[in-house]
Amino acid sequence: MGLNSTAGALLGLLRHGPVTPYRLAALANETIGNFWTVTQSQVYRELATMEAAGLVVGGERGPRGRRLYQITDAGRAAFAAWVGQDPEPEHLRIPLLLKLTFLDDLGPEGARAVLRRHRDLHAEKLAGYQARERELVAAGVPEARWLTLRFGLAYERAALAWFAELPPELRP
Amino acid sequence: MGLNSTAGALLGLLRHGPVTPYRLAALANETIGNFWTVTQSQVYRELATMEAAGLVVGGERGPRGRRLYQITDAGRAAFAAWVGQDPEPEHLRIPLLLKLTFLDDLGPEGARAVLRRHRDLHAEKLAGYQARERELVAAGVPEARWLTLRFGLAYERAALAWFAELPPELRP
DNA sequence: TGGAGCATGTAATGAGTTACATGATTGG
DNA sequence: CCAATCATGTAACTCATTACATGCTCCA
Repeated sequence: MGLNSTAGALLGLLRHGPVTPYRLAALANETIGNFWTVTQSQVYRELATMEAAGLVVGGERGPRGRRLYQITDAGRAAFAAWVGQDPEPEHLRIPLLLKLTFLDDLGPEGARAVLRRHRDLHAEKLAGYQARERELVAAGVPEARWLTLRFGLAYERAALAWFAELPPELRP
Repeated sequence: MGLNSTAGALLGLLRHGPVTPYRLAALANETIGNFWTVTQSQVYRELATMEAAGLVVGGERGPRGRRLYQITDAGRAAFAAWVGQDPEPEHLRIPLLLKLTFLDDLGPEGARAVLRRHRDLHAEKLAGYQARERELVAAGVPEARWLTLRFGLAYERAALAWFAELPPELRP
């Protein structure tokens, strides 16, 4: 019963108690949103298929048709199996690089413009991560808890360094 | 007529002459495969919809039902528009980080094992990029031509550095 | 007290992957 | 000349995003 990554993550988030789909989606975005996108619809779908597979159970419909979902023992087992497995290979999909490939068609000014926009986005992202980092440091949270954040930091720093080292005629 | 990135890239590859879908898919993987996955089926589909939109035309069926596709003027225009636009935001999806989030469930040995596997994959990828880099340097290809490769190098180096700086109890 | 905005769910569409079928080539 | 392999295309399926509908809440 090979869980897909999204399903695995949802189970992970369900371990600590029952949640409604809507809230689960929000939670997912807060916790793993920086490196894994999950939309509401996906949550509904995955919960439905997982319920069919007996990995979660949904309670009665409440106020707005709302249901609380809860992980089952089978769900915990599936989660454990998923988390223990090798992570599936990561395929980067980086739209910037894609366009860059065709950069000759863009002319230097066009290229610079596109690059500048992107660099700014990366800078923003980095700033966000750094803010979060400061919070965690201040709160004395142990390093082991922000490994993912550190990855994000490393990634954004590498990206910015790459922008900084562009050949002069392209550098924004 | 907002092209999606895959379609845009395919048009880009078609600019220099007609190609058959199969070959186009292969070509895409060679050129942009490191940061953009394209499967054969996608190529067929995108070509079909682009043909319907008048961006490409397919010739007569040859030997094995094979058709040569060719970019049209409208196609060139659409390509130019696409390439000039801001790149769509990149959403990273990094399975490793996803699992890492739930690392507490894994125990230190399990965690180390998963991490080691992944580090090795990154090391391989880096080695591949470096080999390619040496080729390009040897061939005297100007830097502006390997911007994407440099991004890949930067990314893999950052990833490896991150592995190296894991807290001792997790370091593989 | 009514309407602005948030919470919640469903439907429709688009994108990506896997599995499969079959026609050509070619080295043994 | 035939079996292994490559080339080529199609179909089925899974996953992801967008658009939409409607029910609550709460404060101007």
